[in-house]
Amino acid sequence: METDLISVEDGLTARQQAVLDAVLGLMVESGDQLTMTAVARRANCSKETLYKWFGDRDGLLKATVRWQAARVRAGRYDRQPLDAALLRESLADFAANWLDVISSSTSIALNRVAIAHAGSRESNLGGIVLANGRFAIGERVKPLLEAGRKAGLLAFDDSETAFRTFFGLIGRDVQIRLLLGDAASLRAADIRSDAERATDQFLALYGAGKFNGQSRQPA
Amino acid sequence: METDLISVEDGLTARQQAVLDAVLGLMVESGDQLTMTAVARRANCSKETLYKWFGDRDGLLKATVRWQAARVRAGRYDRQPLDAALLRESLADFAANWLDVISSSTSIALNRVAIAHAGSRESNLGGIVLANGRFAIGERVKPLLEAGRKAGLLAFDDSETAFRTFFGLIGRDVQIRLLLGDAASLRAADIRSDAERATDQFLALYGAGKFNGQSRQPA
DNA sequence: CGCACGCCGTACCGTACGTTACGGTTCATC
DNA sequence: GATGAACCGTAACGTACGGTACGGCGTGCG
Repeated sequence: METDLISVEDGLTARQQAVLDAVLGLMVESGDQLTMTAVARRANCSKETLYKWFGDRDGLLKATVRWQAARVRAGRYDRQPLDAALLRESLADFAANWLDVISSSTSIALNRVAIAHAGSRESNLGGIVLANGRFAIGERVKPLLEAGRKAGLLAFDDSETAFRTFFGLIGRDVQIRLLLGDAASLRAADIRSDAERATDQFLALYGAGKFNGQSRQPA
Repeated sequence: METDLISVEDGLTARQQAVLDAVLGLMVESGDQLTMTAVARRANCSKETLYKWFGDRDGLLKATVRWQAARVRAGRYDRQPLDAALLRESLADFAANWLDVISSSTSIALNRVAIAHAGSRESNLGGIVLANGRFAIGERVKPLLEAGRKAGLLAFDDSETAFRTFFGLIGRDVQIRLLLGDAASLRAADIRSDAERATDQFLALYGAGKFNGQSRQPA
């Protein structure tokens, strides 16, 4: 008897979390061979237990997505007080972190499953991934952008539009290529330089004249 | 007896093309219920014929991807002679066309199938989609970028890097959101304005000083 | 100790689907 | 009109997998 009954924030016991980690491992390795039998074997538990804990296959997938999302919680980026250097550093940190996430094998596998799901069943896996991925990070970065605007460092009308541009400058074609199986591996150094390039480009577009001096947001 | 035996460029008879269109239709509507029986019923053909023509299910999917790719062939964008206005127009046209493609239900369904495939089997569907999608358009736009550079309108070291930035400015988070089932419908007017915004931003980053006057490529 | 509970391992059931096989029909050719 | 090829519609087969049932085992509790 261990501390198995102590539930963590998600209401999951350690044993249940281990099961979800087994699901993630199978997703990364096998891809589609994510069968209930395989999960049970990998997690050393019985299928009966899987169904008791998670209801059905979809419930297991949902719990897995949420479990992974809870783990990836990255830090906030709205440090104060803000100056130009700190803003640039915060943006670049975020960009590097985001590239790290989307190029991780776990994220790729999870997004593949969610996308495959989105095309058919309506058990909104894709919505959960979006809410915990793209939208969650947007809400975490916007305060930073708005703080930058308040400090006179950035100029934009709509923080959502500005963020989406930053998002595009960071990700470019990386995510779709990885999802489609392109072996475009990103090394750590690549991630850092890509993040800084995206940040420089973003500041060139939305910086309020205190960065490169001549950059402005185009009409 | 019709012109059924006349093969088009792909070596597909009209009847076979009709079958592949049925596959596309099923992909868009049903998503995962893309069963051989459903295809046969939809196309009014027998399963025996499907297997004779396409070998197996994977062969049918591959043929479908290639058939759709052959249909989407967009025009080239390297018009000559090139001046600033024509370059901007060409870039915006390409951007609008690309947004049109990635937001079409056919493209979404096809990419979902290819991504689901990429996670498991190795019958490189994802590679085919990438080669005919992302990489094909890259090769078609690069001549335009290089012509722009030659004309002194653009400044960049590597056309691939410049194109990837343009790609990111155009697509931003649109494709991943659509793939994950977000109901972010793009209206035609949105596409046009988004394409022009992306073009303006790209020219602000890579334009050689003849557009907004003060824009430069950041370090 | 005995009992109940939770869980493991496995066998089992029903169904869906990829694939094959086959009888019947159309149609071009001789 | 006979023949053979191509093809349609459907039945049949084998397998994989989601979901359920059951026997056995360890453990906390009366």
